[in-house]
Amino acid sequence: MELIITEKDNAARRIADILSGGSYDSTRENGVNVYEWGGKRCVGLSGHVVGVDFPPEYGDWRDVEPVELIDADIEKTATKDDIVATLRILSRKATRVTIATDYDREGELIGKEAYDIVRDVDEDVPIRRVRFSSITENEVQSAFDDPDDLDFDLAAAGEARQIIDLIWGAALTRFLSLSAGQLGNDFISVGRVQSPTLKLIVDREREIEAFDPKAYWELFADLTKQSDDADPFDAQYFYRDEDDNEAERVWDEATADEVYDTLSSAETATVVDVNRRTRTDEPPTPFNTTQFIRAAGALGYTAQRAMSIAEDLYTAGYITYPRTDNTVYPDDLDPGALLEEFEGHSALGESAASLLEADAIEPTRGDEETTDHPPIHPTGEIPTRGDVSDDEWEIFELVVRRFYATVADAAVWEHLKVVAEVADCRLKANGKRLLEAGYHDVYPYFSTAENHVPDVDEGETLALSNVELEDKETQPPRRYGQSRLIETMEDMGVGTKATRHDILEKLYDRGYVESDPPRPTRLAMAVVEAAENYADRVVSEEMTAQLEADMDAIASGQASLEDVTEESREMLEDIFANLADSRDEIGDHLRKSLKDDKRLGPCPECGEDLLVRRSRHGSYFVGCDGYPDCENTLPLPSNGKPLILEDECEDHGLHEIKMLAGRQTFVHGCPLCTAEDAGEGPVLGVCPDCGDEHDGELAIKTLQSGSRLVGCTRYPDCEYSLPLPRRGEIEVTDERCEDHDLPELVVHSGDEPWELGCPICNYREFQAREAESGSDLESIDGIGAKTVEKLAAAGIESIDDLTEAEPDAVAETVDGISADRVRNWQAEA
DNA sequence: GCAAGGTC
Repeated sequence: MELIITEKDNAARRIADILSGGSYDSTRENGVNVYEWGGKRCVGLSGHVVGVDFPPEYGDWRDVEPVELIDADIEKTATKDDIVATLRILSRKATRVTIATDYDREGELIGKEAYDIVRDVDEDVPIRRVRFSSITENEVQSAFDDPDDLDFDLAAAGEARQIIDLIWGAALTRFLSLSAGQLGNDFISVGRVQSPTLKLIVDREREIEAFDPKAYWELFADLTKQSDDADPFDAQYFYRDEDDNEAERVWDEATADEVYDTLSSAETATVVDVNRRTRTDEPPTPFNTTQFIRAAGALGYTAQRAMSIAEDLYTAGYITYPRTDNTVYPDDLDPGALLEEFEGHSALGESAASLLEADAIEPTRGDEETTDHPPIHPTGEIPTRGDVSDDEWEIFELVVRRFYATVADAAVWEHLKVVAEVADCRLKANGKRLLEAGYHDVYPYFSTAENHVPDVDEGETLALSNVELEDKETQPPRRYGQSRLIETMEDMGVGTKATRHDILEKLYDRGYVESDPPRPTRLAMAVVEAAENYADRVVSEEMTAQLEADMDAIASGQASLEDVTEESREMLEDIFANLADSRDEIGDHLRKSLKDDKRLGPCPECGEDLLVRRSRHGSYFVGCDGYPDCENTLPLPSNGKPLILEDECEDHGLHEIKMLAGRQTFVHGCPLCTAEDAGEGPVLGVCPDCGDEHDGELAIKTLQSGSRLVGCTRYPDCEYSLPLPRRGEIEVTDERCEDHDLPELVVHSGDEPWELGCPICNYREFQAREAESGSDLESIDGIGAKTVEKLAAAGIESIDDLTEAEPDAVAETVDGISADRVRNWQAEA
């Protein structure tokens, strides 16, 4: 029997399909899919199935000096027991093994891990390696016709990375955590990729904090052609600076006033220059992971969410593999044929048909051409709207339309620049007009806003009006957004297409950044500072650059894994020699920063600091740093994680608090104000439950948690209650509901107030909608209509069912759902 | 309980 091993199950199935001509059988061994046909079996790994770690005796952080980790043994242990066990079983029966993992460095290492497992079972079975750039009939067939050997040097390069990352990461992480006494869940981490990324964020924050705004002035005016029905157009004052560049900002007020006087006392301006040119706006290149994340980011998706949706669309077969650096479509992709798949589709067909009318379809190409996966593009399989969530559809459409854009025509813009003069002052107007929409017709995600400037001639006199002088201030640089960070990481060469978004997530988890765009905490600033002072390498992109060079040397046989890791160990030894004396100093600074991140302001009872704290049960509250002398506490809402905002309450001098709870995120405000406000609001009317008997009345109530409801004034004797939205101010209007004799309510939140109406009618409608939409399961991230259907097969129809279900049993009964996924959902539920 | 890299 020939055993074929791929990097993932999906690849195994597709290769089996190609090599068997569609005649394979699929079985499950240990919960792992095995594809079988004519004397061959194909099995997919799940990426790395073994991992590196220190021996167990190094496990207790307090028992081991971090420096000892540098020379500790490193073991490889199975991280995917089921898959390793299956591989061992299959290897025993194999007469030949073919490794068909991804065609990149990490794929070679994963292949080597499989090789070691096979060799452990059978010393002699021939093991070969095949490499292909995309899983298509041609590529796969020719790869199997011409097999190669595993590249042990390339795999060793990957192993060197694993070892260096582990040693540096673990030793420095433990050192910082121990120095600050942060053990358990709140350890302080450091790593080759996360730390330079964090430094990027921290450096920007330092610029923002050090920023000294400067005043400047800008002048604007309207110009109008001198004919009856002409519309005015915008123009701006400019001058030539010392370098003879055009400048709009005037840096001293006297000059600005002078220009203003000149312009506002004139009634006309004379056109001195007209410049018209056309510019070609080339269509975008195919999606790699980073550009995909960026485009999804522009639609409001976080990097993590975008990747999670892409993953689901990939698994369902609608788009290609979402983790790729490649921006050049492979030769075997036939764009015309792919467009035809979309022809006739209600939402996507029209664009496809228009593109098919072109004489030749020539896709754009990006700069990066890699061997592992194609750029992200649709497969031609189209989900029906009901099968996917709105978000999934939006992302799917983005991927489809990006593909459309890459085979569409360029757009053409006309730029018209008009310069007009008043005395010695010049005004310019920049117009732009879209002459040919080109790819914008099929890819509506970029702005095509035009700016109208009419045709004018040199020497023409224009009416001048509405002169305005605006005083402004220079602004600090903006914080990096998530997609900008991921792009910058790519530019710096840190992280990979598959990990960059995870690294960002890690920075959030570790309490290093908060909010979106990510803002660094005091802790983050202290960690970066400590690293800069004692272990500069670990916060610099240099470490990765050097590692890449070393890995290339290992891969080409010019260096050995031992050379490279030994040199790295020595460098880390030097760092620890310097660190030893500063442990307390570093720890104090970290501890102080941790407290700064929790500080709200002065305690009204004793003047010490009020801090955000966490109870033993995991809930958050505000407590005094003077505890136990001062026992002052304030409650916080029970849902979400508190984020301390920069805004301070004017009455109490306390920072306001925002509760981060995904889509339910809301601003709680000053905890002292909200505590004082909590209680009963206006009475609305008679309680329908006990009003007749006991004169109970309904009132708007605010609970200690911050949530609101309409409840009976006789609580707890009467528990009648109706829900109210968490956000916004509630206005009680004079209109009354005829059915229930309660006032109509209006909620003021965001830009538009919305009418909630009678609270009883509102609640009934809500329940009716719930009943209609069926399952509440869809409120869980990662569960769409399709999954709901699948789960129903296992008897799970609600969140309650889900929380009570046994994950392993669910995985057994439902195809394509792992026990881990179920556990994740349960955790979220 | 540490990293980063695969993968779900």
